[in-house]
Amino acid sequence: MAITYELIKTCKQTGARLGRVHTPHGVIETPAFMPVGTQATVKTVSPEELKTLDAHIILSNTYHLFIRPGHEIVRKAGGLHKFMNWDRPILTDSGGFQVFSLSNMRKIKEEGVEFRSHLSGDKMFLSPEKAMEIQNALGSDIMMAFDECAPYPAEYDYVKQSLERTTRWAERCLASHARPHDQALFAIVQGGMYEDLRRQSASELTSMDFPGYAIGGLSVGEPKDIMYNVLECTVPLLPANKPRYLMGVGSPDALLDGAIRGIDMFDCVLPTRIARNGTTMTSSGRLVIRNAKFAEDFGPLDPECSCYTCTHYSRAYLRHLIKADETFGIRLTTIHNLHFLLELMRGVRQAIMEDRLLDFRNQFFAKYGLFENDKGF
RNA sequence: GGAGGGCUAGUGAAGUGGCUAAACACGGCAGACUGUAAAUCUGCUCUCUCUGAGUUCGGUGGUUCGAAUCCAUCGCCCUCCA
Repeated sequence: MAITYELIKTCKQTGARLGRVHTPHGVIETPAFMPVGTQATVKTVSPEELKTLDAHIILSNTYHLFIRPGHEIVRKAGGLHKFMNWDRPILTDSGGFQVFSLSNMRKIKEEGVEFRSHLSGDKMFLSPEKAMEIQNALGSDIMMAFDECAPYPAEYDYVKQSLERTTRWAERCLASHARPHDQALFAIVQGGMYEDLRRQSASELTSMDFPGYAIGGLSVGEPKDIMYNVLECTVPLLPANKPRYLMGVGSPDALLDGAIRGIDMFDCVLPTRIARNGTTMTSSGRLVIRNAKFAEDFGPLDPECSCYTCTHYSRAYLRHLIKADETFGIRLTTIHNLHFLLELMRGVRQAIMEDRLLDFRNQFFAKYGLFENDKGF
């Protein structure tokens, strides 16, 4: 087995799990937030800075690295870790999300998915076998099975047919995976917002022996209570001795409420993307640093934050840099937002250790102030 | 002294009789963003008692049913010739 999950303890107040995922490139303390570095970089941040932020693991992407620079080049470079100079764990998504996000330029077939490259317009084909070949070449610690992330809303019949195909694809991924000894392949539970389909998907996939299980197809536009409902009916069906990964979730409130429902791993582009667009996460809620009201605010972005940005620069300066389109500005907001979520997860782990995650959550929400709307971010 | 060109909303710049409160770009103000086609996208950006009304296109006066658009005149700016 390439990875193992070690359960340290369960929070008496919430049932959340404190654990460790042991990988070939080191340990991931869970619950964990994983920054996204789609094109072999977490946009604007260096690996050294990610280590300073204490990111244990980052994501990268099969579809994007396949079309550029090509997985053979990464293989020749000695694998993705060497290529991008990151020696901690890497998780690669399979391209399944692009089946969703690039839905207007692809065609799903039983064999796989035909894409029109968003860069060149060239035809390209991604199948379970191809996704494994690419991820084997990349050498990620955790690779994801090729799936379809179904849209929301979606008809029951479509979701059922889609999840069943995802199951068949998962079998094919397992069968063609060339490096099970040093790369862990995670399956992805689908089933949309339909409880029975989620149960069906979980049951089919757990009957196969994957070293970890993800929950996909969430955070695609559905209300949060629906997402939590899906988690509550799905997570209990997943093996307790393996990590559980909620894909694409990363607003602060959802990280807390996800962990409380037994999730160990999360990833999301939200903190890095909104940082580039001038929005930050702070202990007292979201703060659009781009807004005019901060033009003469010479205090720190978040007075309670100990990150590099908050200890060295003012809101007025950050706003100026963002308004002036200076790269340094989006680096500083990105560093802050990543620090914010990684620090939040450290707090979550500590709270689980002390059996007070619910108190921690309620204190956080009281300050963050977004009980009333579903939106959060 | 002579000849020509120009002056349009915060800026640049279209528009040369009615479909023009006036394209477009930038700037400004806000919003969105959740396994990244995203340092992107969307909306608003003359004034007001704002699902309607009022006042605009250097100033003034005129022609016309109707003028940013035509005429006269004044002002300012630019280019060339002396």
